[in-house]
Amino acid sequence: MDFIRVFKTLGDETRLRIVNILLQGKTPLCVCEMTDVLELPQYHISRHLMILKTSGLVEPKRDGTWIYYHISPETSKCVDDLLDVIQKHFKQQFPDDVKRLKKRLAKREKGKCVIGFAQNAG
Amino acid sequence: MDFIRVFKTLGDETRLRIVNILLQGKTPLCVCEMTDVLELPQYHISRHLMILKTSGLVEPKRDGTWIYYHISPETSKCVDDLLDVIQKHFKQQFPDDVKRLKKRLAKREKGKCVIGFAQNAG
DNA sequence: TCGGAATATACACAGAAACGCAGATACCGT
DNA sequence: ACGGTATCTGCGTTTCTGTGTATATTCCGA
Repeated sequence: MDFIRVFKTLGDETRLRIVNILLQGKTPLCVCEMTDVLELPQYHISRHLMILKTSGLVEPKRDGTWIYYHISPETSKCVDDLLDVIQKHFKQQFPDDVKRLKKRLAKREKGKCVIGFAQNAG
Repeated sequence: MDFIRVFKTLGDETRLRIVNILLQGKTPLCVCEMTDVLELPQYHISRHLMILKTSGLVEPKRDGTWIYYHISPETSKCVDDLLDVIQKHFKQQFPDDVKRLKKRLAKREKGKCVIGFAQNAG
C-alpha cells in the first residue's frame, strides 16, 4: 500500500466528499446516487472514483447496469486510521452532502437504487 | 481550520517527510537540519515549510540566524488525529529519514544546532 | 438484435504545483 | 559598517492535475 499516493488522492475536495458519503452512509453507493448527492456531473464522479480505485481506497461491485462502490475493506492499519479520522470529523464539514445522502437513500427499494439520475426522478 | 487545505498540503511527499521528522524527533528542527536529514536542497525545504505554515500545520521560532519549526500545537481535533496517524505509521515509511534524524540530533550542543549544513560539518 | 439507461474514457485545454537558479533578506560577530 | 551564515523569495520552465465535451462501453429488457 502506497501511503503517499493515498494522501495525494485524499488531497482533493471531490474525492474527500466521495469518501465521506461512503463512510457516513455505511453502505455502498452507485454512481448516480453519488452524482445526485454531490451535485456534480456524472463523468466527474466516474473520474474521481477511478482515481480512488487505483489508490486502493474503493472497490466497485456491479449489479446489472448499476455499479456500487464501497470502501475497500482492511487495506492497512494506516488507511483504516485515516478513514476513521474522516468519518469522525467530516460529517460537519459537508453537512449538505449528508442531508442529501439520507434523502437519496430513503428512495431506495429493497436496499437498491431504482431511480437513476435526479432528472428522471420527478 | 480548512481541513481540505490540510489534506491537500499533506498530499506531497516532501511535506509528509517534513511533518514526519518533526513528529518523530519530538523537537523543533531548524532548516539546515531538515535539509541534511531529507537530503534535499535548502530552498526546496523552505518552500514547503512556507506551504505547511500557511496551512497552519507548523510554526517558526527564530533563534538568532537559525529558525526552528515545530508542529503547531492544538490546531483542531481533526488535525491532531491526522498527525497521530502519521506519527504512528510513517516511521516505517521513511526509515532512512529517521536514522539520519537521530544522527543529526546527536550533533546538537545544549539542544541547539551548531553545525549548519552537512558540507560544513566535516 | 435493438434501444435505452448507467457508467467509463479519449482528447484537448486551462490552471496549479513543483522545480532550479539566482539573488535577496535577516541576523551575528568583529 | 562589513563579511559570513542561515533562510527566504521572484522568475521562468516544466510537469501534473482537474475539467468539459463528446463518445464509447456494458448491461438490461423487449
